[in-house]
Formats: sequence, C-alpha cells, structure tokens
Amino acid sequence: MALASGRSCPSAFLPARCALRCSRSTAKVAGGDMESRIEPFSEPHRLEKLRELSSLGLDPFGHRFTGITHHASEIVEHCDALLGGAVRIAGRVRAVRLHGGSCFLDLHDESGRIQVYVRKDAVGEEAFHLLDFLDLGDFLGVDGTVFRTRRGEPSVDATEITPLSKALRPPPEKYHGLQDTELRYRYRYLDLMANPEVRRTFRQRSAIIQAFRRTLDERGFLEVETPVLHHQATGAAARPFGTHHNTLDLDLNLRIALELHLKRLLVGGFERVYEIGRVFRNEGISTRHNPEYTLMECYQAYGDREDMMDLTEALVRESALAALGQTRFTYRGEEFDAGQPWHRVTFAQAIRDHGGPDVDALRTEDDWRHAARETGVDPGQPIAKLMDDLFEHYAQPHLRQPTFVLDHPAAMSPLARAAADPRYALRFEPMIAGMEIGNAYTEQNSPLAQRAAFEQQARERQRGDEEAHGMDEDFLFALEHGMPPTGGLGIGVDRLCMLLLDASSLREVILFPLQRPRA
RNA sequence: GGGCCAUUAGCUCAGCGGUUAGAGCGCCCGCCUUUUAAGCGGGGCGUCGAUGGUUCGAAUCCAUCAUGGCCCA
Repeated sequence: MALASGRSCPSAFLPARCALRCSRSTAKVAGGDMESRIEPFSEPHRLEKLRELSSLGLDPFGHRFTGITHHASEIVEHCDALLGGAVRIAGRVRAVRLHGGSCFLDLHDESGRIQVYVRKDAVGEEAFHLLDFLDLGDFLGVDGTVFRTRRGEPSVDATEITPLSKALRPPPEKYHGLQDTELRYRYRYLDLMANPEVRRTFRQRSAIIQAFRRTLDERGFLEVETPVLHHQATGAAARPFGTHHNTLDLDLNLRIALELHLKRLLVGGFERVYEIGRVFRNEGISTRHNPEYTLMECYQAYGDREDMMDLTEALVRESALAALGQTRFTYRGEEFDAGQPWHRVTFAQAIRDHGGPDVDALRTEDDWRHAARETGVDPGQPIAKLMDDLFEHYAQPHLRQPTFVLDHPAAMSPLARAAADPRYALRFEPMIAGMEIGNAYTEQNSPLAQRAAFEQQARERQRGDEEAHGMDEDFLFALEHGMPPTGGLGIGVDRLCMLLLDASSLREVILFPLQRPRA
C-alpha cells in the first residue's frame, strides 16, 4: 500500500480534522509546494515503528493467528478455574503501563478486556524489545498463563507476544471515549471501539431482528427478497430516490416499500411471506427519520388485520424478550410493557378523545378542510396529508401505551380493503410512546377496487400530492389473476429498536446514519 | 421549515473583552519487574469551525455562513 511510502497523502483516508495537521510542516514554507512536504500521517513515530518491525522480518500487518483459546471475558469470568492454565488470546491494545523490566497491557477483544502482564524474564529480552514498537490501537496475540495480580485482577502472564497488526492512528481517549455525536456517527468504528454500550446496542438490535425472523419462521412465513430497483416506487406515500441503469438507459427508483412485490408472491401461491429489507424515502432527517431504514413486511393469505394485530403483539413481545430478557421496557423515562394486550382505538375516536373535531361526522373533503381550518392544521394541503396532520396534531402524542389505531380514512389508505362504512379502511397502525412503529391492512385484493383507488390517487397526484400513489398497471395485472384474502403488516425495525433500547435518536440504532460529506 | 445549543490540541474539556490560549488523557525523552484513569521527572504538539464587523485590543462581543446535536412542525 501507498501508506508506508511516506510520500503520497491518501486524503480520502484522513478525517478532515486531522487533515489540517498535515499542513503543519508546510506552514513555514512561503509559497512552497505543499504537495511534496505533506506528511501522510500525523503519527510519524508509528510509521517508524512499522518500518522497524518490518526490518526485524515481522509483517507489521500480521498473518493468521490460529488456536485462540479464550475470549477476554471468559478468562475474567472463569479466572479461578483457569488459574495456571495456558491460554492464547488476541485483541487490541488499549492501555500500556510500563514498569521498566515489565509491562501491563489492556487487551480488548469483542467480549471485553483482559490484562496482560509481560515480564522481560518470562518472554526474553528480544520479545520484550517488541514492546518498543507497540502503540495503543495495535492488535496483539498473546500466549501465557492465567493468574491473579496482587490486587486480584485476572490477568495473563505472557510467555510469548505476537504483533498482529499496526495502527497508524491512536484509538479514542481511554477514559472519556468518543463523546462528540457527529464524530461518533461519522467514525462509528471509533465509537464501537471506545464505547462498550454502543456495541451492546447493536448486539441488541441484532437480537431483535433475529427475534423477528424466529417468530415469523415459527409461524410458517417464508423469508424472501424482492427488488430494490423499481420502475415505479409504490406501496407507500413517500417520495423516492431516483437512479439510473446505464446499459438499459433506464431511469429507476429505489423502493419506498416492500408491499407490492410481496403481494405478487401471494398471487403466485406462496401463502405466508416476509422480507426484512432496506427502503429509501426521500425526506428529511430527524431523530425519528433516516432516508434509508429497515422495514419488515409480512403477508398472510386467508388472514386479515386481526391476525396482524396478534402477530404485532408477538413480534414486539419476542423482540423485547430477545433484547432485554423481559417484556417491560423504559423509553425516555416512561414505562411500557410489551407483554400486555395492546389498547385499541379508532382513528376518529382517538382524535375526538383528545379535543379534536368529530371526524366521524365529516362526509366530504370540504367537511375535512373546513374542520382543519378551525384547528390550525393547514387546510390547503393534500387531503391524505391533512387527515394525517389532524391525527398527529390531536391524538398521536397522547397514545403512549402500546395501542392499535384502527379504521383510518379510506382516502389515506389506498391499498387496504374498505370497512363496512366505506369511508374507512380495514387498517391499523401500532403506536408506542406517541410514535407509529408500523402499518397493517386487511389487504385490498379486488383488482377493481384497487384500480379505482389508484385512479383516485392519480387524481390527487395531479392536484399536487407528490406522495400519492402512481397507477401501477403491473401490480393490477398481477391482482387480476387473483390474490387470496390477506392480512399484511409492516414494522419499522429501527423505530422499534429505538423504543426498546431507549435510544434518544434513530441514529443511535443505525450503524452508519446518513451525514453530509466532510468538506 | 422553526426554536435552542455546540464547534478551542488527536480525544475529553476549561477559558467568555486585556501578558506569549490552558488542563487531563494521548504523544515525545528519561526512570521504574504485580500496575490498573499506574507512578515520578522533563517536553505543549493549536488557523480557538469559516468569513465579515465592532474595538486601542476578539477564542471571548455582533452578523452571516458551515457542520452537527436536541426539541418542535
């Protein structure tokens, strides 16, 4: 690699804040050519040590290190049973305490931390000399025996040390870690390195997704994968990202939902399918929104939204158990229990209950706009958005405990079957702590009613609703071949993780949230 | 989109109109064979986010911008 050449400056590799330091040696050169003077790294000593390791015939970036016997935490936990036993461990050096002829190292692996004691007497002069080329952040392999120090600390008394990989930059500060939120997201690897609770969060996220898979698999759902590149992004009310296929010279969109492809699979004869996948919505970024996020959608033939309510309760309950070991959880100081049956309230009732207008009494679009005018909700916006705003304004913040909000207006639910009162849809949204975490329908399986709903959406689109569905002839063609009555559910996995893991922001549960590029 | 806040050393932070900008960690030099935020002695490594302005004097006050965070829509 060019890194060791000492000449080139791989600027893509340099965080912006560090890049500034590159110019230090050039600052005094009046009008000099910067290029030739730029040091590739701000840690020249690490490069020197790397070269010295090489000159000793050692590969500074190591090689296969087999036969690792234990993780750090296993030795700490079972120290007494292992006392005097030989172990081989590997990890990153996070602290060095030199004592002349001996040295204590903190070695971190994925499981945690273990102390290593290196004595010149034990490893020999030559191996002890290797410590001169060791820096914080380097990976090291250690053979040794388990012992406790005078103070009782479980440790490994090294008989041999093996440099495994050089770090040319130091790890984050050992005591405070990395606190700056921007840097934590931008350089997530440093965040993971420095902050054990962040590693824990992402293990828990993984456990939640595993719980989803297990719960769905146990109920006979088949996991499938459907395309991300869509000719037309449909299945939800959102603006898509555009992209382009070069050789087909075709404009495409990134998917905004999984829905319509999964339903095609029910037309094809699969009876229970699910997908856990990334969707992309071209909208703002906030503590509850990221432009790409993970959505689980599942569809159950011969079912309806009642089955989806049962399933939602199971998924959230199993997620909580998997991540936390219990169904009770705290979000921002508020107590919740995913082990209890959820509350149920209709969309209209929830608005009415919290001081809003009696939307049950509204018959026409004009009625809705009139009602909005009296409440401070923008009466001129697209009708579906207006309905949503009314709900968000009056009801949503008050729906704290796990609640199914039922029977949304049909005008904002073009993919759902209509209820007995055709103004409403057989739909529900699961809400926790005033946040929607999903969406579910008794699915529209009549191609005739679906076509009529799409046509209505097309009219809304023409009237300026950018989020309205387009006409999806390809999907209608599929539906015309017959789809069984079906219950369908989508759950925003990131939102659920945020709730269960008590995260202040969606970005705390997304490894690499979108950020502007560093200048 | 609106409000509030932040941006000072590699990291975590102090300094908030007046000497040459500080501390801890990290880093460099030396000592130290059971330390553990190891210790001891020495060394400050910086375009105080950017650009304008106010002032005898600005990291500090004002404006704009940039990036980010939190809250609200």
